[in-house]
Amino acid sequence: MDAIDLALVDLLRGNARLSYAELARQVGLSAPAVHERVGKLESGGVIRAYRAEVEPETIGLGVTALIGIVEDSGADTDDVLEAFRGIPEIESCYFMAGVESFLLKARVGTIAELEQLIVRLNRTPGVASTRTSIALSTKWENRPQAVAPTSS
Amino acid sequence: MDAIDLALVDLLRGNARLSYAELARQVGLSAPAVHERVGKLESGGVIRAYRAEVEPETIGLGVTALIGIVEDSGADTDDVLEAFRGIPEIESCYFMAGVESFLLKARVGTIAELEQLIVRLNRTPGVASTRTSIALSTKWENRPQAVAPTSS
DNA sequence: TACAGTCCGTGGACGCCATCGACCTCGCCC
DNA sequence: GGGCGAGGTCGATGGCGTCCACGGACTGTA
Repeated sequence: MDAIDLALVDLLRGNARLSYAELARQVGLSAPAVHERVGKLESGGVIRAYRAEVEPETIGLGVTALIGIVEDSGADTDDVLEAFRGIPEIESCYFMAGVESFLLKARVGTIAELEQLIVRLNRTPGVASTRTSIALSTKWENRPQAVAPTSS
Repeated sequence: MDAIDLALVDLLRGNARLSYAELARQVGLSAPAVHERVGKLESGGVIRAYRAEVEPETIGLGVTALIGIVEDSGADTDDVLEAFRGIPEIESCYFMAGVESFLLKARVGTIAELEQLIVRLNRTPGVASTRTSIALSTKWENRPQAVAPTSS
């Protein structure tokens, strides 16, 4: 994990569809060398996936909510987690310090669907209560912060 | 925006580095047709970007925090937003309903850096108070939910 | 019905890219 | 000094991206 690896990671966080040839030009190596480095970053768990980032409204997911979860005393956290994992609307799941054990980011199409989701969460065994905040708008999301020492 | 477009979006959310030829095979069109469709999805604002998803710990960003922001009465929300935009540690920024106008997701390397960030936020003009919760672990993040009617 | 225009696709062509293997160079250890 | 491994370059080849010309389906008009 040297400076070139960091530069590759930055480049791919900015545009995951860059060709190996283009990456090679940017970092000053040959394409096969870049190919090998990126392969190692993938298999070494540094790069988890390549994803297209989509404007949620355009695919019918216009409602974003952040939901705090308080667990029952004596709830099995792993079971709760597994239940959450089975709910596709939950895009992100953080295990938190504080009264609320989890913070979920969920995305649905309508307020009615959000209501159904909240009901479902409250019925989940191990969940004592939920606290939902609606995002009126997303200013930005998952902006990558540069990590390489500024690629010249 | 028909079923084929949705299938393409789903495929690219799952793996942004799929070749046009592979996409074409999956949706049953020719590569040039897919190329054109994806181009329109990009220029039409449906696909915003292609990003490599990185394990944050591996690039020295092991601390994740969610920070609620209460604005001063009379604060200029746009100015506050602009100030936030200039802070690279803030990866996501939601404008919320409720007492806290903003919810920020920030990522830093150490608790000391988080402290500095919180101080900086509290000093930002227009910010009345902040409330920080630390994520002990990220169970998952930005999991794409399928939107196409299950690609066969 | 006939016709023209538009949209959206296909197939072919061509140059670039991904990827493999052979080889080279450097640093390290015995 | 000599062997070895990591990590690079170079060259070849097959597949891919991308441009272009062409063709069928649908629509509105006479």
